[in-house]
Amino acid sequence: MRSRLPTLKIVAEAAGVHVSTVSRALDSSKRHLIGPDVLKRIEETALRLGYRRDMAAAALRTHRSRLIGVVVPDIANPVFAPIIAGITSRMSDGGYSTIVADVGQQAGRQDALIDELTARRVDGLILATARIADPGITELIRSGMPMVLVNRSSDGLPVPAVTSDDRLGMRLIVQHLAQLGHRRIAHLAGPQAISTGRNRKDGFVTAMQEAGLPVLPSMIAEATAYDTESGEIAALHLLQQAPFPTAIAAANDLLAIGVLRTLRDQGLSCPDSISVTGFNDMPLVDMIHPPLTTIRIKGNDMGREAAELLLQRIDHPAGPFVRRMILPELMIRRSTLTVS
Amino acid sequence: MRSRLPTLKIVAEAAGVHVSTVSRALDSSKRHLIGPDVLKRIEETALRLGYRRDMAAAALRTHRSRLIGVVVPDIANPVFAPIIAGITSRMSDGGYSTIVADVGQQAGRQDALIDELTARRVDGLILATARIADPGITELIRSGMPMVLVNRSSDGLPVPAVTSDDRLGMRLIVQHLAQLGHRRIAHLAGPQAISTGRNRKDGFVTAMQEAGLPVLPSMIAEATAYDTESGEIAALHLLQQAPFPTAIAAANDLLAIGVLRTLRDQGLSCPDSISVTGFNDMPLVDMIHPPLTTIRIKGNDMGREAAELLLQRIDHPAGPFVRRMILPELMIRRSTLTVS
DNA sequence: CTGAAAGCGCTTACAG
DNA sequence: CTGAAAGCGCTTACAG
Repeated sequence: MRSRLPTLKIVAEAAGVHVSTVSRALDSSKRHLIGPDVLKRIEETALRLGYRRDMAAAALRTHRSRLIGVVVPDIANPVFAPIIAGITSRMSDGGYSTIVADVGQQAGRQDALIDELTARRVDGLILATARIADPGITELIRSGMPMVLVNRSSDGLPVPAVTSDDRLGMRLIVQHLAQLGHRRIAHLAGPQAISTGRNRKDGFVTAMQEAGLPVLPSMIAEATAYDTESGEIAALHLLQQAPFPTAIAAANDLLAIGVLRTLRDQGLSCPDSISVTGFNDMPLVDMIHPPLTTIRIKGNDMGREAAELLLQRIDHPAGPFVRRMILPELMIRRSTLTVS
Repeated sequence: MRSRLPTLKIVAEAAGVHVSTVSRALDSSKRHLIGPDVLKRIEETALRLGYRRDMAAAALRTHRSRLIGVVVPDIANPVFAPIIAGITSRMSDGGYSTIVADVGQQAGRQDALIDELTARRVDGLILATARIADPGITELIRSGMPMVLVNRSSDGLPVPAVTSDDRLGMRLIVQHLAQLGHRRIAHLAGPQAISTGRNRKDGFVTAMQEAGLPVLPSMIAEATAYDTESGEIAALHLLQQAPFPTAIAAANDLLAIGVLRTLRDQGLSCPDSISVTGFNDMPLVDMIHPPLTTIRIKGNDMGREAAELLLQRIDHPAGPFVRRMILPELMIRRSTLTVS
């Protein structure tokens, strides 16, 4: 049987004072109100009895749960793990606990998850699941829930967001390829309903134009999801086009791996016949064959920053809406080569 | 400003009934007590006002938070993501929310995290951080907290655990290598303070003996942590021994990748000069060079099963202590080859 | 079938 | 500096 934890009342009786006095003594911001001898007695008693404040009961009184929720599309996707780690670490330092809600396979679960978090009276929400046009977010904004988007942003909504600078990331890729002498560069775009997909594609087009390179519609394929299967299918499509690309810039590492698979199936080699780049710098992409040139998006920083912004919004709900971008970093490895 | 959510009282007034009636009407296990017309009126009113039950307030009354905590050594380690996904998915189906506490870099944070979870009055705990001899767990058991260990287990403690069958996994590896004709098989063991490290090593020794192969002390090296750096160091040590191994069975994929790096540095090739195996089947190890022969540990199943067991312990705290093992699966890829 | 009341463990405005 | 009281939003044993 579980022995119930001691309450404030138990501690108060043991220390011979009133519960309100114990409550103050154990609250760092009110401790100064208590006389030194009484304070000492209370602290000793609390320690001896193993007292732990019941946060849920405190939340009921104060209307602050010090609990936040983060909704991710797929917790098992290595891209999100560092983001979650960054969030929980920063929130924990700020005295908050984090409930991670994983949408996983059934996309319809998102609403149910947000309901669950609402029932927990979370003080705020971090969403890693935003779509460019997202009615669910509009609704949340109306409810007044403090909220921050991370990794993916939405269009035209008054909501803070922390993302990697996806346009810049893709520009770094294009510049790198152009420098290697590539002119016929194809883009394997991500889902265009998600900001990462759209912004990386935008960045691709812009950077190509800046570099004076042609942007042919036949050189852009769209994957339906960020996974290797979609990458394989889209890559196959790209390879059937004329002119034949000398490089393929994928919107995501998994898509790039799909490209590598297709190349292998077709008897083509990377980087000798064709250069390939990814995006995200997932764990182990430096160990695949060939080690993948990609963009590091610094998920941990992104998570910390999103947590920071959420903390600000919780304390100042009427503050300005900040959109922050984390600088991406080009990781040059062996999947890109001078064009022959 | 945040508009407060409606309470039971608000709904009761709007529906013209007492709060207790609303409470019953909205509880599926008590709904049958309410007359059909009143029930309908309450349901409509609750829906119209957007009522969501405050779980924290309910928890205060019932002493059940329907919240559990899971403590992981490192959320960014791809091994744990599927386990967490399995846990949250099963717990969510059971009406529970999950707080993920990430120990991360500072190992000392573990106690603070458990304090935090205690303050939240979690109904139970799943620990993925157990050490073989773990005084912290002994203490938790004494507190009566329902608890389940996952992935890593502890010795001689009355606590349920769900792990992969690490001994069997390593036996599958050794049998596979033996079948390929290897006789001088080395083991790059994991940390021996953790059950995965110890059991995989045990499994290695046993399987070698079963196969009639020699177990030389010089053929076993211990890594200090499950990361590539430790793998590189231990591999270097192994390669300086005589007789020279024809295969290295690592206790973990990251260690195996460390081995591959060291081999490359030494100008040796895998699988031609030496076969290498991993453990865990992390994402992308099928794409590295060479694709890694390894053991799939089915993290998602492990997580679900751990959640299942925790649910049982919460409902029946005095039930028997079950230890369950998930069957591992040998994934044969190209890092292992017939001995030449 | 429905209501009235007590109480879960806290915090805080109000007194003194 | 400390105490007494009210109340946060629920649930449930007790009445009727």
